This record gives sequence, C-alpha cells and structure tokens, in this order.
Amino acid sequence: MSAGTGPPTMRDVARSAGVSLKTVSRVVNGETTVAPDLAARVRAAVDSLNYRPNIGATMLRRSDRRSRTIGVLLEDVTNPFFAAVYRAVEDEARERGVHVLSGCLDDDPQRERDLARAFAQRQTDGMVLAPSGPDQSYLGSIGGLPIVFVDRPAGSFASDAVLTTNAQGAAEATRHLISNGHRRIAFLGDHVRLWTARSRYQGYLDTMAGAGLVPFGAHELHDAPAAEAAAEALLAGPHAPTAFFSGQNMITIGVLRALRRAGRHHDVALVGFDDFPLADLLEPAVTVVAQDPVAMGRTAARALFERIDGETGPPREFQIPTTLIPRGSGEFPPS
Amino acid sequence: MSAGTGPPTMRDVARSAGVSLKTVSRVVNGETTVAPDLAARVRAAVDSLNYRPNIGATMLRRSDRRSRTIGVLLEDVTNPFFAAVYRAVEDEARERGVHVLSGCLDDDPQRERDLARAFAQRQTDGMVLAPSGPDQSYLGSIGGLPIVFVDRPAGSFASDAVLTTNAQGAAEATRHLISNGHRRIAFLGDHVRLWTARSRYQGYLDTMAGAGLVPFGAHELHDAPAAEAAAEALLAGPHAPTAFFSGQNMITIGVLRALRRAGRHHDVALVGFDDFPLADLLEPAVTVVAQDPVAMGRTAARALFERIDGETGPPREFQIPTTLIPRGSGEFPPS
DNA sequence: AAATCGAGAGACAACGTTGTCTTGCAGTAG
DNA sequence: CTACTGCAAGACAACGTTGTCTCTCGATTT
Repeated sequence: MSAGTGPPTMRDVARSAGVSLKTVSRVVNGETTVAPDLAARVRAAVDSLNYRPNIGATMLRRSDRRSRTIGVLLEDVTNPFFAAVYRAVEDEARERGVHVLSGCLDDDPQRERDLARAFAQRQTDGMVLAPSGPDQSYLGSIGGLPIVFVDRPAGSFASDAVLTTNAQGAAEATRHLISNGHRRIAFLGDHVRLWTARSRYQGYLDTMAGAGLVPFGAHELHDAPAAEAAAEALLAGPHAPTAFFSGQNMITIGVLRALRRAGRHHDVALVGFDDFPLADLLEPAVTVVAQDPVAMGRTAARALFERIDGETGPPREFQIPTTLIPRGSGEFPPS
Repeated sequence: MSAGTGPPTMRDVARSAGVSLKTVSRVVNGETTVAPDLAARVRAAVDSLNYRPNIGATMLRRSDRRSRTIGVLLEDVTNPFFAAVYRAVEDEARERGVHVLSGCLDDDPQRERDLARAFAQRQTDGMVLAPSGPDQSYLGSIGGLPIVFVDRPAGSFASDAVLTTNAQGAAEATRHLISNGHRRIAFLGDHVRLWTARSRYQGYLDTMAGAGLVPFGAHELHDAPAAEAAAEALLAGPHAPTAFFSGQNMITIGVLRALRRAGRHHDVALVGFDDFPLADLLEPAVTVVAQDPVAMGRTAARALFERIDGETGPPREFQIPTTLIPRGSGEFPPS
C-alpha cells in the first residue's frame, strides 16, 4: 500500500503505474490524449492505492477555482419550515454533485457575519442565506461570491432573493376570517425588525383597514411561550378577539396552547401563517396559509447555480405564492 | 485595492505593508516574534485589502492538516429527531470554531458511501454518521478518519457509537401498556434491517413473552402512510389490538391517522417510541417513550472531537436512556 | 574590545495538483 | 532522404501558504 506519511498522492500513483505525474493527472481528469494501455495502468494503480485527489491542491491550482461546495445559512433547521428549505437546497445540490456546508444562525447577526465570512473564506462557490441581521453590507467585502437570499431580502446588498408573497398571504388569511363574520381579529407577530413579520402585518393591516375594522394584537413574539402569554392576555382583556391571525409557526402553536388552556379552542377562530406537521390532526384542525418551503429552497438553489454558472444581470426577485388551507379552526363564526 | 485577478493574497498584503511574505504569515498566525509596529502595519494592510487566508493553501502546507470541518450524515433533517441531533452536533462544533458539512442519506446505502467518501476526500477532520447501509467496511479505505456512529451502530466497522437504550425503552412502553390492563398489544415497526427497529422489537418481544402474551403486529413500515394502512388492517382484523406500540415517529403519526379515521382514538391505546412536536396538543395527547436527540448529538460530537484530538483506545459505546412520558393515549384500559 | 548570543525578519523550499511548454517519435509530403 | 505535421507524454513552473534555514544587528558577556 502507501507510505506511512498520510494518504497517497498523485506521485505515488505515478510511481506505481510507471508513468509521469502529468499522465496521472490527465487520466484522473478524463483527458482523452492518453494511450489506452497507459490509462488502464493508471486506473489500476489509482484503485489499488485508493487514491483520491487532494481537493485543496486541486482548488489551489485550477484556473476556475470551483470547490463544488455551497453554503446554506438558515435560522434553525429545527424549525420545520427551514428544515424543508434546507432539504430542497441540498437535493438540488446533490443533483449537481455539489456539497453543502450548513449553519444555523439563531437570529444572531454576529453569527451570520462570522459564518458567512468563514464560508466565503472556505471557498464555497456561493451561498443561500436567510439573513438574520438588518444589514448585509458586510457581504460587499467577500469578493463577488454569488449569494441568494431566501425567506427574507437583504438589508443593503443587491442580490437575488426568493420570497413568499407574505402580504398577499396575510391579506387572504384576514379576508378569510372576515368573510366568516369576524370583526375583532387580533394579529400576533414576530419581531418587527424581521421583514417577514412586517410584510405579514402590512397585509393584515391593509385588509382590516379596507374592511373598516380596527387592527390590534401584539408583536415581538418569537417563540411559542411568548405567543401563548400574549394570546392569553388578549383573551382575558376587555375587547377579546373572536379570531386570531398568527404570523408564524411557533406563534400559532403558542396560540393553540392558550386557547386550550382557556377552553376556547372550539369557539375562537385561528388562522396561522405557515403550515406545520400535524396541523390536520389537531382538534379542531388548524387552518393555515401555507408557504411552500420546498419551492423556495429549490428556486433559491437553482438561482444560485445559475449565478455560479455565470449568469450576470440585475438582481432577481422570485415570489413564491401561498395557499390557504381551510381545516376547521378558521371557519368558526364569532361566538 | 487589489488586482483584477481574484482575492488578495498574502503577497499583496506584504507588498502593501512593505514587509516580507513570511512576516505577514507570522502576524496572521499570531506569532509573537514580530515587532509591534510591523505587526500593526500588517494588520492595517490586512484590513484595508480585506485579506482572508486561502484555506486550501493553508491546509496543503500545514503539518497538522486540520480542516476544522466535520461531516454530519443523517437520514433526513426533515425528521425532527434528526434535526435535533444535527443541531446538537452543530452547536458543539460551533463552540470549537469548527464547521459542518452535512448531508441527508434518505436511507440509501449508495448515497451513504458516496457522501462519506466525498467528505473524507474533502479533508473533513471526522464524521458523525447515522449509517443507512448494512455494512460500513468501505470506511476502512478512507484512511483512519475518526468516525462516530449515532442512532445506529455500524455493521462491520469498529468505532465509537452513541445509541438510545432501545430495548429498555421499548420494554418500558410495553410494560406500561400491560400495567394498564392491555393484553392484545400490537407492535408496528420499521424495516427490520434497521438496528433500531430490531432492538425495539426485541424489547417488546421479551416483555410480551415475560408476561405470557402473544406478540403480533407489522414490520417494514417506514413512513406514515404505510403505518396508517397497517394499523387500519389490524383494527379491522379478527383479533384487533386494544393497544398499539409504534416503533418510531412517523409510524406513530400513521397510527394516529388510522385511529382517527376509525373513530377509535379514544378507546384504543397508543404509546409511541420517540417524542414529536405537538404530541401534547393532540386529543388525546400522545404517550411516548422519548429519546434524547440533543444528548445524542452532543455526546457524539464530543466523542468525535476527543478522537480528533488524539484519543486512541478501543471503540466506546454511549447509551442514552429514554423517558416514558404519559400523556393520555397510553393510559386507557382496554375497551 | 572581541566574542557570543538572541531575537526579529527575510529567503527558500515544499505541500499536491494543473497549465504551459518542450520533447520524442511516427507518419507523410516534397 | 529531408522537412514538416501531429500527437502522446514528460519536464517544469506555479497556485498561496507555512516550516526551516539563514542573515542582520544590537545587546550582553568575558
């Protein structure tokens, strides 16, 4: 086999096959200008030594400098929405033989910068990024690396973005509740610094205004416990809502818990933004405005690979539509 | 700024700071044998040129050859269990400034081999692997790379493994149902080629035998629809079970659906192996034997980093215990 | 005052690979 | 028989970095 000093190199293969270094390189890279018998000897040596090219050296020397690796930075794969986005990107990468460096940002701008920079330094060919911070101008210094934003646009960095039609989806949800007779519809939203939260709120706001209704609710709710507390307070207040529109996954779950605890889940309506597993098995089943995270991930990955393959041209914005899925919780009349 | 030919190199920084290449290298690597004023000039040049070391070149030259990257290969991050394992590994890596290459295997042995080899070739320092195939002997040819198996042991490759106490957990679940008066307890299991499925079945089998009860049920159920069909068939059969013990997440959900459809969810008991989000909000809430995926991921990552840091010694096996969480669905008496 | 020492800083080679150039050689035309 | 063409295959340099060696120069020792 090989020497005691690490994995076999091209030089070892060359020696073993009795040819020059460059001939091995040619065979390994599938060049056709090698005599068949030599090529066969080289391939045999490659197999017997278990040779794999050193990717660092290859990247260092090659002119195109492709690492065939992309980075994917999302908020948290533990959230089913982001898990689905991640999977879609990975599947798209897999089809192209590209590998994926991944990281969860946990809504931490510092972490976003650190990881984005580190990934760029590691010579990823591009990145899919769901930005956490308000500002992505730091990306200007990472040298023209293709980036596609997903779920949220960048603060101040022009690049392709794949977004859900948040405002339209929120408007549809709100209209749905209104059409079922509700007038006191509370909105529960995530941090207002998040673009998604603001967009969905805007859709709600416009629709309420259009119907002559008074918007109210709570913001800055990022996880289920916060949402649960907020919903509980609203239910106990003087002008309790007859329906909730929740701006996000985790908030929906918090509201669900609050309604359970108050025993109001069969009489206060609820529509959630973003679908989640088992929503159909709850009692009542939860009406949602579903996003399409798989389409978002695939679209983002495709756009990224187009950029990597040389597509220039102005930044593009891809809108992925939502779908209202009535399941029961959003179809109560007001009590 | 820099030339039109790609990102700035150490040479550019050296020229800009008026020092030699090696001095820049020393400053960048935090060596102390550089005069303060020179070091300051170098750092200024680094900042102004936005220089980042080329990690490929660094790895090529450095003696220790650490890429500060690990690979994580799991079945599917879309499954909350694996998402949690992944997160735990990533968090542990993050604390050490190590990056993560990830991939989903989808239960495909071919894909497992391809990705494991590719990751090894990409000079990851080690890997956390939930094996899909029956045999990991191919790992012998990737040259002593530290590997830690998680969730499932390897077929024929000795290495550290982090496992759930599957048999004990399954036994506890079965005992729980028996102690609530059940005698016709059906087991619904995943592919029997999976070690986890076999272990859980064994725990069920032993406990049933110990109580003098007759085991029955179905195997080879990998997703919710398959489990739903199997549960439906059992419910409609001549000796319908009064309780189900489901061997896995997705199976539990399939059973849930079958019970709903048959309107039996308030009278046929169910205990699931592995917890899942919203189990507590269903009607009835679902009793489970919870695994601890976070502990599994953290333990696996720690073991891996110990190996990477030079720990030799025989393969270790870490057992992560389960917890029975009674929530309602497992506490019905037989009807 | 000469010799020694040590620390800072540069020169050079090497890591494993690929781009470019050169060589060798067979086949063909003049 | 010489000159040219074309193609296979090797020699060599270079990618960006770090390990090792060497050099310089001022400070300390005898």
